[in-house]
Amino acid sequence: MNSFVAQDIQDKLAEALASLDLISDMVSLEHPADLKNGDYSSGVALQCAKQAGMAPRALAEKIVATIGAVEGVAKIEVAGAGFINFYLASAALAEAVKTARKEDMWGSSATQKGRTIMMEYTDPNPFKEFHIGHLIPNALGESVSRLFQFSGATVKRANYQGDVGIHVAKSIFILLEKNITEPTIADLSAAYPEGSKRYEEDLAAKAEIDALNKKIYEKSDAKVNDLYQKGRKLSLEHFEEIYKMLGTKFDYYFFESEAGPIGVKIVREHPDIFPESEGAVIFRGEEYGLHTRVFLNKQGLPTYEAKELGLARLKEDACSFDLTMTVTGNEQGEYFKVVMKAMELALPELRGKLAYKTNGMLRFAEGKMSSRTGNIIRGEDLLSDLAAAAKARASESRADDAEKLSQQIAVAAIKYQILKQAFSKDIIFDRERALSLEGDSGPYLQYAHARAHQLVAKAGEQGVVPAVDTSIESGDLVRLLHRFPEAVEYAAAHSEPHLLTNYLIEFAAAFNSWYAQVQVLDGTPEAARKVALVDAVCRTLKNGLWILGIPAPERM
RNA sequence: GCUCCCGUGGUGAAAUGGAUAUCAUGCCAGCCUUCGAAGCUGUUGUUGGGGGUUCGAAUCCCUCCGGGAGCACCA
Repeated sequence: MNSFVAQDIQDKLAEALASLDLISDMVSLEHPADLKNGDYSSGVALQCAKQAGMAPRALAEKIVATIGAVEGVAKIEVAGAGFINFYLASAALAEAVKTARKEDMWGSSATQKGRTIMMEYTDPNPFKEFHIGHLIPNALGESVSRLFQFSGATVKRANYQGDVGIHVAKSIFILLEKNITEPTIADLSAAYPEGSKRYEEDLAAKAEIDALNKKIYEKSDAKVNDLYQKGRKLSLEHFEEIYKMLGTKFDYYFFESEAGPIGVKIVREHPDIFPESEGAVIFRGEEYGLHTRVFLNKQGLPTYEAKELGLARLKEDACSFDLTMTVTGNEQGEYFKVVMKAMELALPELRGKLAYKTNGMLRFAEGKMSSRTGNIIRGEDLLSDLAAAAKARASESRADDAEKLSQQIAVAAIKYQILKQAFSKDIIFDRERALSLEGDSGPYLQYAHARAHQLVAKAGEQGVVPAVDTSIESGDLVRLLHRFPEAVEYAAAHSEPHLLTNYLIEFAAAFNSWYAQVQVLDGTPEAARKVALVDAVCRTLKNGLWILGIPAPERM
C-alpha cells in the first residue's frame, strides 16, 4: 500500500547497478535501526565495491549520481562506510497519514489474495483443564490468522480436540468410582490428575482404565456413554467461554473421535506405507531420516499419528484450502515431521499444502507444569488474577464498564507477554511481571490508543477539523507510521506476530514521547494538522492491536 | 547415544549478514495550576568460550561448554 516508495527505490538501485555493469543478485534495502540514517538504506555499494574496483564510498556516490531523483524521496545521502540512505519526502508521509485515516484496512496488502488458509490452533482436550499452556498457541494462532487476513487471504479457523483417548478413560474411571452421575467442571478438574495417579500406581486400576478406554471407543456401555457425553459437553461449553474472552471464533471443530476411524481406514488402505511390526502398525520413518512411529497399537486402536491422518481428510472435506497451518508445541516438532512425511505418501493430494509451526513452552522459575499431576495454572484463573490487578489500577478509569475494561486489559497483558517474542521460544512465566501493566506491555499499547482516541474526540468537540497537507511535520512519529504496512507484511511473510509487536511498541513509545512534548490543541492553525496525525496514529494502533488479537478500548 | 530447539545488561526480551547492539524491568534523579502520569526525561549495566567465512557476524560454518525437548504402541 505504501511500500511503493521502497519498490521504486529498489528498482532505481537495480537500474543504476546495471548501467554501471555491476552484478548483484539481490538489491538490499532495509530500515536503518536509527531513523537519523534515513527511512530506507542500502548497502549495495559495500557489497559491490570489490567488483567495481572502487572504494565503497566513492561507488556509493557514483550510484547516487546515476539514480538522480526518486519520487517520494526528498534526500539521498551517502553515509558511514558507504551506505546509501533515503529520506522520505513530506508528500509520501502525508500520503500515509491520508491513507491511514481513509482506509479501514490500513496496513493490509494483497500478497495472499485469493488464497484460503486453514489455521488450526489451541487444541485443548475435553476432560482436562484449559491451562495457560493453551493460551500460547491460541494467542499465536489467532494473531497469525489475522496477519493472513491482512495479507488478503481467506482464513478458516479450526480447533482439534482430543475427546477420546486414555486421558478420558482416566477421568471417567474416577467419576465412576465416586458414583458421580452429574459431573461439574470441578469434578472433571479433580478426576484427571487422580486417575493419572491411579493409572501409574495401581495395576488393577490400570487394567480397568485400559478396558474403559476400549469401551469408550466402541461406545459399548450405556452408563459410560452417558458420563462421557455429559463430561464432553461440559468441557466444550467451558472452553467456549474462554475462547469468547480471548476473542477467538472457530469456523470448524474437529474431534479425535471422528478422526480416529478415518485414520484407521487410511492406514489399512496403505499396507505398503504402514507395515506391521511387533503386533502394531507402524511407519518406518528411518527410511527418511526420521523416527519410526506407531500408527495403530496392538489393540488396533489409532494413536495420535493415525488420527492426524484422519484429521487431514476431515479438513479437506470441510473446505477447499491452499494451505493448512497447525500450531503446536515444540515437544511435538519431531513427531510432526514424521506425520507430515507419512501424510505426503498416503495423501499425495495434500503435498505442499501442509505447514506447522511449533510454539515454545511455558516455563516456571519454580518448576514444571503438568496437568497430569494437577500442578497447573488454569487459563481462567490467570485471566481473573490479571483482571483483578487491572481493576485495582482503574480507580480513576473513564470507562463506562470497569468490569469489561479490566477483562480487556487482562487479555492484553497475557497476550502481549506471549506475542512479544519469537514463536518457538519458551516463555518464562513470571507472575509479578505478568501482573505488571506498565512499560513493555499490552496495556501500554492500549493506553496509547485510548489517549489518541480521546484526543481526537476532544478536537471534534472543539470544532477542529483535521487537515493533511505536505507541510506536515516530518518527525520520527510520522515516519514510523509510514512503515506500518511494511511491518504487517514482514510479520505475515514470516508468520511471526512478534515482528509486529516490536514495531507497535516502538511506534506507541514514539507517540507517547511526542505527546509529552507537543501540545496538539493549541488554538493555532497547526492544530488541524496535528489532529490528523493523532487520528492516523489512533487508527494504526487500532489495526495493529486487532492483528495481535488484543482489544483496543476507547477509554481506560 | 542420536536428532531438534535455545544461550544477548541483575531479570525478561529485540535486532532482514549492516552503521555507536535496541527496548522494557530493576536501582537512582527529575516532570502533573496545558489535550489522560497505566505517561515522559535523564543515569547505570549486555552478545557462553575458541576457531573460520565476509568489506562487515549476536546472526552463517566448525568445535567445546551450558540449558531444554523428542527418540515404539501417551498426546
